[in-house]
Amino acid sequence: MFDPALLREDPAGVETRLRSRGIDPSTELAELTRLDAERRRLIPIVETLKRESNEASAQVAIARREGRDPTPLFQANKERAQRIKEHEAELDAIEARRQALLLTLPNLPHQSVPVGASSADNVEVRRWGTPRTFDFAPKPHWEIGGALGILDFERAARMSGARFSVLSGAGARLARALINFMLDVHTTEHGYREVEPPFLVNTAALTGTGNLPKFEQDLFRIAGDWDLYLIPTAEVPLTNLHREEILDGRQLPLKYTAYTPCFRSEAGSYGADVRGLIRQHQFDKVELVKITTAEQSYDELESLVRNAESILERLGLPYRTVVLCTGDMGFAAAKTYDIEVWLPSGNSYREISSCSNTEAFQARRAQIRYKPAGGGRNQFAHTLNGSGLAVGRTLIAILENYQQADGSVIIPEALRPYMGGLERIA
RNA sequence: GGAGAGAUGGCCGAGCGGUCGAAGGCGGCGGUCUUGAAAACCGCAGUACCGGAAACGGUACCGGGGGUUCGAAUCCCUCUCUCUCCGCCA
Repeated sequence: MFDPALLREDPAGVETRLRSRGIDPSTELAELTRLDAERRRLIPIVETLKRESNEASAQVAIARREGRDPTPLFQANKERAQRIKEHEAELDAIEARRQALLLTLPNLPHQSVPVGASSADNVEVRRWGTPRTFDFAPKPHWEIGGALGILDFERAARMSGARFSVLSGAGARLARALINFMLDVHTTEHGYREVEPPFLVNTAALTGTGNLPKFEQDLFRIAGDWDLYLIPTAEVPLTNLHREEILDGRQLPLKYTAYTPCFRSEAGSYGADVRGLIRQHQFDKVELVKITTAEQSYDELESLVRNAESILERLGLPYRTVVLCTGDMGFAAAKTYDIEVWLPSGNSYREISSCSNTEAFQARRAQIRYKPAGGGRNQFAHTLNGSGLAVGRTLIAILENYQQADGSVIIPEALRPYMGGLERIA
């Protein structure tokens, strides 16, 4: 959630920034303002009563110690206790409603984010590599993989349904090679700590990252008497690694990377990307997460994007990087860069990584704070996340960009050590 | 799945229902001493919210929630988690 204090200090600014996302928050903001006033009216009332109650109880103790009969003091206290109870019930209801509202509002876009309504308004900031020109008609990856016998949707559908796939042989090896390659680069060259987190997480964790309460329909929930969901991304467990902790500011930034499978229901995207590996219910991803300070977080976002881009450069895959406009950003993000890889089959760039600074949005939900290195009040950390990269889509990009006229696929050199020296899938 | 034990401040660990936000120890910070350091000694030190420009004042927090009571870290109920033993299992 954004800082609720902002709503008191600059309500118009908050509304403008939320509106730039293409939503109308006016009723929510009006209610929040009303609840805030109510809350601050009630708190002093309750606290004064409690103070009186505490003082009165102390009088009982004194009376008893001095051998006097304390029973005359009881009645007034009893009545006061009743009033406290009533006011507290009212306050609790207000606080619960306020929290619920705050959890449903998206983050405030950063000033540097271009204002826009849709992906058409995203702004390209970089482009690397030159798309290859083919002297034959390049095929889509599902045809290439099918012909090579390394990618199978039919058998996956029989056991799991649509949007699942089976990789086998060199295809499975390629996925594993990509995972290992990415993890090795990020851990040994970019300074991330490798983590193997749980793949099932609870409601609190998903609320921390912003997936809940609003987007439950995107998640797979475990049946039975469990409060568990399959993770939609390693961002969830990695960001929650330090939930409810107060970190030492001198140790920031913390940088984590993890390979995990990711599970998404893809509800509402029935018509989109039905063919191939692009949009699956289960996919592999190597994720990058940073926990840092307000001062550093935008520099850390730039370096995180560069860390992800370097994977594509080492694999020789052309890409471009865009900054998402206000209307295209995810719920938790204050600023997002998407990295898009070139896919010959679609003759277009396609998202392969999304790197966001959520500022304190997730930290406030997950209670991740730090003691500033220079002293002073505890601060909410800034959390960042990015794909580094989506393994399935990287595999697609390799199949399509490195396909040969005879149907074989050349393995990029950087991956060959991870493929037992294999140079070509044929 | 069965049986039992526990959850207190950064950590360890006390705590008869009434000056307990909580003894003591360790760790941390500041100081005295020292050429410097260590040791010793003295002092400061939790989090959130409300009010306040601030100093500061107030309230809450002893795993979560509820109850008993004038008053709960202490009593009762419940949930969660951790540990031990048995069974099962990669």
